[in-house]
Amino acid sequence: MASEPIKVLVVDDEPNIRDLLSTSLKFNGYSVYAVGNGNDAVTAAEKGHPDIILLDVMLPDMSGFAVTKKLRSMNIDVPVLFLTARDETADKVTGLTVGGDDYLTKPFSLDEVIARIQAILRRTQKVDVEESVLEVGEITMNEDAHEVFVNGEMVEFSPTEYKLLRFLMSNANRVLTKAQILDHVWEYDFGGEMGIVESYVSYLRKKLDPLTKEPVIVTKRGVGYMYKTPKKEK
Amino acid sequence: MASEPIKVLVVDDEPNIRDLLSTSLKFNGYSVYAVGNGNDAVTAAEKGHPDIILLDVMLPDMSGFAVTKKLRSMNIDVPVLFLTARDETADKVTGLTVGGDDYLTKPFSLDEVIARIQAILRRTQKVDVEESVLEVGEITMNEDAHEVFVNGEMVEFSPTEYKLLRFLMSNANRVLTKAQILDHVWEYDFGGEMGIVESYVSYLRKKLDPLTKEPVIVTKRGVGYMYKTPKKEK
DNA sequence: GGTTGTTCTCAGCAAACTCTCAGAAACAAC
DNA sequence: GTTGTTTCTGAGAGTTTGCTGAGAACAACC
Repeated sequence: MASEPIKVLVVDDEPNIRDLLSTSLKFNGYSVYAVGNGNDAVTAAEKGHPDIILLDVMLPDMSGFAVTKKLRSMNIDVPVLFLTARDETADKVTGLTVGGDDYLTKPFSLDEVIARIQAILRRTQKVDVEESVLEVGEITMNEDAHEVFVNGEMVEFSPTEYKLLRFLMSNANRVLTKAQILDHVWEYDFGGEMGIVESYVSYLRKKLDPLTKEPVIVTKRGVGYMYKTPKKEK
Repeated sequence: MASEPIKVLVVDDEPNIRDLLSTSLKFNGYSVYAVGNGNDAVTAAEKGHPDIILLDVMLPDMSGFAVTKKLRSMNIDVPVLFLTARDETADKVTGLTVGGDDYLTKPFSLDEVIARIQAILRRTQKVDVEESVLEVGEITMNEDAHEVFVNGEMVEFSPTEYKLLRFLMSNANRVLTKAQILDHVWEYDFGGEMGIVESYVSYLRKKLDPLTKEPVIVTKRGVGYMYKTPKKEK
């Protein structure tokens, strides 16, 4: 958390997405610069020396791939996290995610964006990022391997369960409202009710509680949920 | 507590709510500026550089969301506490709590508003605010975890009990009338009698007194109640 | 193309919570 | 003491909130 903040360049033509990403990234301690088209992206990358670029594949003036090609040809060697619509995916993107790049399909969850950025930065080792292992209380989560161990025993989780647990763990001992959880764990255009959070908390508990001494996820009635670690005596 | 006062921009089209919030916030040491529509809000935010905005979602000219979008696009990065009616919530929650923002459903209690504002400012670290731990006498209240410890032992409270205790503790050694308590702890449109304060004081005492040396909540007959700490000789 | 896993909704149940009321208790004034 | 007022508290009705199993819709994987 010390030193210079990590610089992210956000490139997307939809102002909503741009603002959403900017806000979320800034709140997570990144320094953000956002533009709306390919040309500006190239200029900004050249002058701003970002540590990573969040790049929409569909831009008004040129494709995201063209942007990266141009950058590579200019010898600017910054990792890219592509943002694609669901249907543009697989065929076009594969093969282009060389050199530590990665891609994410819209709509994504904000928590997932942060996780991917950190994964990329970790791999490219351009900047110092948090550990890839999240160890809180009785649970250890290996972000690289996507594996969770509860008191040494491995437990399988569905993608959503995993994201929810990660969000709870990274905010251990702080109550999170269902609205906060919804905003961070679910995709940004999710239109459903908050009851789904209850469901997934229930799923997590069913898997976790048999393996822990005390329940790890506690309900704060009328407020939200909290991942709780046994208090440290000091 | 020293230095500049924290600046709050209040945006609500109902004059009653506006006055209620303004008065209450000013009394709590904030510097307040209040407007009644979205356009004025954007202008005020631009020129006034508030530390936080209290923003009604339903405004005559534009929605509260539109206001934040506009602000974000202008690169004005101020945290927002949204005010929503109870029925607007569920469907439209997504995207609300992204950058450390939060939301509160109407009708709210004034004490809750203050608590939420402080929580947001604490998280966004824009300004120096009190600790998230309120320690008075034998009782410690952790606002992040919503947990209360009495002489080291954790005690569970219902939401209303919790708010009442928080109000009493943050006004320790000062008598509060039942009317004051009602105004701060209960929702602003509460229509009931003051007998409910007696009931809840009774609930608190039942939980607290077995764990404290002396009763912590004392009755000032004909006046009100007071949270009392053993006086420190000096 | 069927099997499996996952996401999400819903509805019934259980528990917790809010608020009211009324009798008991405490207190103050005379 | 007696009386009237204020406060305390247990009981209970009605509401809200959270939990969970069942199942429909969808996607992923052989």
